Amino acid sequence: MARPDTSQRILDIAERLVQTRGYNGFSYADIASALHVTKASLHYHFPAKADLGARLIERYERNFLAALVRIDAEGRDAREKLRRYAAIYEDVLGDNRMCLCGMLAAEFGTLPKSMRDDMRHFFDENERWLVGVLQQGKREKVLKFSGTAGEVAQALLGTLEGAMMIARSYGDVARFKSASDRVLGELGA
Amino acid sequence: MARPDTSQRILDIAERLVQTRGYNGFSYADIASALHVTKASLHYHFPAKADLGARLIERYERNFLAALVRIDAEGRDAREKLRRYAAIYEDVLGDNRMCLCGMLAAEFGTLPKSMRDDMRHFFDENERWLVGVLQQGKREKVLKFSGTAGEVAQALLGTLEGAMMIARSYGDVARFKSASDRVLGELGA
DNA sequence: GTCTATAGGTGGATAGAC
DNA sequence: GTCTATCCACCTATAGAC
Repeated sequence: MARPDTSQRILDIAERLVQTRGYNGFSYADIASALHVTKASLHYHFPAKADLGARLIERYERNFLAALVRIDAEGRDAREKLRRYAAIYEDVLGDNRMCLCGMLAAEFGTLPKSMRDDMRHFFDENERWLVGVLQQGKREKVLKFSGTAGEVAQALLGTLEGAMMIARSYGDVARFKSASDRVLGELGA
Repeated sequence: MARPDTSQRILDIAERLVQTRGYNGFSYADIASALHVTKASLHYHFPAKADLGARLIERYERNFLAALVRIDAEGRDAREKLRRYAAIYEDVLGDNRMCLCGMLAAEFGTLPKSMRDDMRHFFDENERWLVGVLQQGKREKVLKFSGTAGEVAQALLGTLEGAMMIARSYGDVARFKSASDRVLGELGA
C-alpha cells in the first residue's frame, strides 16, 4: 500500500505504448521489460490484455475530463476554453504521443467490443463538453458558427484528432498548431 | 501471364485488410485463406511483409493521383474539384474502409522506414494537388481563405482524415459528410 | 507458381512454487 | 505479488519437391 502502486505504473507504461505504437503494436513483454518484472506478474494485475485496454481508456478519460473541469473552474471565456482544449492536444503531441482514443479509433476494426464502447464514450464526453463551451460562446457573442453546436463539436474533434495524427507522422508540432489555430480562428477563438 | 495476375489480387485483399484492420492487424494467413492459396505462395510474390506494404502504398497513391488527374481533366471549377476530392474520401468510408495512408499514419510508430517515407509522399502529393486547386480558386475568386494555400491544404487533409477515422468508429458516414461540408463551406466550396 | 513442411520467434495466457 | 516453467496458437519467413 505504501508502494507507488504497480498497477498504476503498468498503466503509465502501457498508456505511452498505446499512444506511440497502438494497442496492437505492443505486448506484455514490452511492459515487463520496461518495468523489470515478468509477463506473469502483469497478468496478476490485468488478467487479459482487453482488461488492461479497458482500464487504460477509463483512466485516460477520467484524467482528460478532470482537465476540462479545471478549464471550466478557471472561469475563462469560451474562446480561451477552446484554446486551452486545443493546447491539451498540442501538449500530448509535443510528447510524441497520439491521443489514446484517436489511436484506438484507427484500430477500431480489431478492438474488443468493450473497448470500442469505452472509446466512443470518450469522444461523446468530449463532444458534450465542447457543445457547452460553444453554446456559451455563442450566447456571449464571442464565438460564431453556423449549424448546431453538436455539429461544430464533432467537426472540431475530428479536425484536432486528424491534424494530430498527421503532424505526428511528420514529427512536426507546428503543423498541428497551424491547423488548430485555423479552425479556432474560424470560430472566433 | 494470361492469368488475372495473382499479385494484383493479393494487393486487392491486402489493401482492404490494411484499410479495415491496419498493417499490424492482418497476416499472410488472412490473405492466404481469402485467396485459397498457402502462405508460402504469397512469399513468392512479396518476399517480406514490408515489400507488400510498400507496393500497397505505391499502388494506392498511383490510383489516387489518377483520380485527381481525372478531376482536373473534367475542367470543373475549384469549388467542384474540392467537393469531388472530399467525395473520394466519403466513398472509401462508405465501403467501411479508412484511407490507407491515414491508417498507416496512426501506425507510424511501428512501420518500417520505407513505408513511412512512402506514406508521407502520398500526403505530400495530395497537398500539392490541393495547393493547385486552392490557388486556382482564389485567383478565380470562387474560394476564399486566409494564410497560404499550403497551410489550408494541410489543414484540409487533416480534417478529412480525422473526420473519416472518427466517423468510421461510429459507423456513421453522415458524421463525415457533416464535417466535410462544413470545412468546404468555409472555403466557399 | 504453388505446394508441403518446418524453422525460429513472439503473442497472450495459466499453473503452481515461493 | 512475483517468480519459473510451460502451453499453444500464431507470426514471418525459408527450403525444396512438384
